[in-house]
Amino acid sequence: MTDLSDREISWHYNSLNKYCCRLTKPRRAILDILSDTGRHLSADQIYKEASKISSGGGLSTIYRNLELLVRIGLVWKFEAGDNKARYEIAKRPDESHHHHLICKKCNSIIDYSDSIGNEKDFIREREKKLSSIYNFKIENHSIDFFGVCHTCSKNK
Amino acid sequence: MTDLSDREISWHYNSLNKYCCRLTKPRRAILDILSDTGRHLSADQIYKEASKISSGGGLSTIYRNLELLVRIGLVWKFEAGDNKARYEIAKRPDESHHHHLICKKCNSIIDYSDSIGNEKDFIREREKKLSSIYNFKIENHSIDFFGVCHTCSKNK
DNA sequence: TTTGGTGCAAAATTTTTGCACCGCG
DNA sequence: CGCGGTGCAAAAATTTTGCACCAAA
Repeated sequence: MTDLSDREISWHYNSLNKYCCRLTKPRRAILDILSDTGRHLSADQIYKEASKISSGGGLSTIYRNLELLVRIGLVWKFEAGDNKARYEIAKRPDESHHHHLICKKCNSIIDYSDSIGNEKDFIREREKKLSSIYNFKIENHSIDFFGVCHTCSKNK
Repeated sequence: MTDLSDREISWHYNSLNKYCCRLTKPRRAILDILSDTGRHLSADQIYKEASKISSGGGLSTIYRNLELLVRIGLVWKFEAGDNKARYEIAKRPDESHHHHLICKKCNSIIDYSDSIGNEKDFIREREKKLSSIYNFKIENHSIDFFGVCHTCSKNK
């Protein structure tokens, strides 16, 4: 079910450790849940999932830990346009891909790999250029295409 | 003060008309405010600006009309990562550029024109490819780079 | 007069905060 | 013991909704 190898899992766990943060049950639950789905969940969805597992923590704990994990770089936060933040597990920096197709009708989110075409190279070159023009230290990016998904365009 | 020509202004006004929506005072206020700043404002900021002008409308009117204007395509909504939606005036489709540098420290947003390099071509080609692969009707897109702006990286 | 639009207040949703308590180091 | 971490409940912030009223076609 997991689409992250054990190597990735331990990378996340170890990173937490590196920042002198304990790998507590709620934190492990969040990382595991996000790793397992590989998708983008809202805080509430994570909370519900975590509640199934014993000791998943309260909602505020989820929020606090998500904030921590995002700050450390283990989880990526983004907003899909419905005023509700989504969280996804971070990949190693050089494998990161925060590129989405977001359906305006049903709010579903498709991840597409940035390995399609030469997107990665394009982004890298673009980051270099923008950094120097605007004197801006770029840490990460997000590319979202909005529209209507296949299913929704049929059912109308 | 305005960075949209009269031609642009009338385009927005006429579009409203085309959809059988009245150009009421609050709507005009929103369009004017967004056109004048040319920047990204939150609903609350628009409300405060509108309140200075007589008859800018209540906050709920602002929200309702923003939703309308976004749906019609005259205003572009996006979320900058602080759980607060921002709105910017739409340009004509072929001139649209929803590309931002967002500072994680001070939440400031820099617009950069997609005319830098061959970004426009790249996006167009990418949209075509993604559409066919995922059977997804793409309507618009957003490219955001997150990091630390010049000012914030000095004041630390 | 009919329908679209507004404004206020109340409600809903998402996220944050205060505080007492728990447990690892 | 001290401090990081948790959980509950209360609060804050943003956005949505209900409803009475207004005004243009």
